[in-house]
Amino acid sequence: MNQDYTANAKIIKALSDPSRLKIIDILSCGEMCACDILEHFDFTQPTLSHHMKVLMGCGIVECRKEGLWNYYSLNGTNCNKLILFLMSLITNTDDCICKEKTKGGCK
Amino acid sequence: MNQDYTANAKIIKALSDPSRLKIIDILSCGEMCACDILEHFDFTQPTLSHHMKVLMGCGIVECRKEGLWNYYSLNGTNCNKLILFLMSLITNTDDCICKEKTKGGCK
DNA sequence: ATTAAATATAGATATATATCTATATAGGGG
DNA sequence: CCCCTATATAGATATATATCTATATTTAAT
Repeated sequence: MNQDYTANAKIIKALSDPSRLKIIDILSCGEMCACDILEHFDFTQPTLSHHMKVLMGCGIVECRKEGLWNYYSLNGTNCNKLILFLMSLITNTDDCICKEKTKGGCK
Repeated sequence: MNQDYTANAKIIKALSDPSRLKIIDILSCGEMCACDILEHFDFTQPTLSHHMKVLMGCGIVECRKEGLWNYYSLNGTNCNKLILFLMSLITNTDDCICKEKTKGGCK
C-alpha cells in the first residue's frame, strides 16, 4: 500500500471521531489548555487525555507545557497538508493510479 | 454532540482506511466497476464489497448498476462538502465554539 | 515536607471493524 | 433450464478503540 495512503489514513482516522472534530474546532480559535477543553465535554479527564494523544500522534495538534498546564494548538502546516492531500485525492490528476476509464464493459 | 460533527465523522471514518483512500484515488479518474477496482488490491471480493458499502453508506461514492456490473463513482458534491467542512473546521470563524482564548492561565 | 491541582498511565470492558471462507443471489448466454 | 460471472451476505476471528475507574506522576504553593 502506498505510503501516502497509510500516513494520511492515520491522520484521517484521528479526525474520524465526533469528539475529536469538536476539539479541532475548539482549537481553531487558538491554543487552549486541557482543563478548559474538557469543560466542553461530558467524558472524563483520562478520556480527553487519550483523545489529545491521538491528535498529537498524527501531528495535527501540538502541545506547549507551562507549569501545570498543557496548552494545545493546531499544527497549521499539517492541517493544510491534509486538506491538500484530500483535494488531490478527489481530483483527477495526471499521476492518477488508473490511466483509463472502463466505460463499456470490464476486463 | 453537534450533528455536524457526527455526520462528518462518519464520512471521515469511511476515509480513514488506506485501502479506501486508494479506492477514492482510483475513482477520481472516473467511474469503474467493482471487478476492475479489485484488481488493484490483494484482498478478496467480499472485502471490496464491504469497503464499497462503507463508502456508499456515507454518501461519498455512488453506484450505477448495469447488467452484472456495478459501476462506482465519486459523489463530487459530497466530496466538496467534506473539504469545505474541514477547511471551516480548522479556520477560526465567527461562529466558533469558543469565544475567547485562554492565554495566561486556566479557569 | 505536605497538599492540591493538572495530567498521564494502567487495566478492564464493550463495541466496532477489517479480513477471511463459504454460500447465496442475480443477471446473461446458450 | 442450466451454467457462468459479478456481487452480496453470513458467520467467524483477530485487532483496534472509546470509555470508565483507580492510581501514578508532575509541578506549584504553603
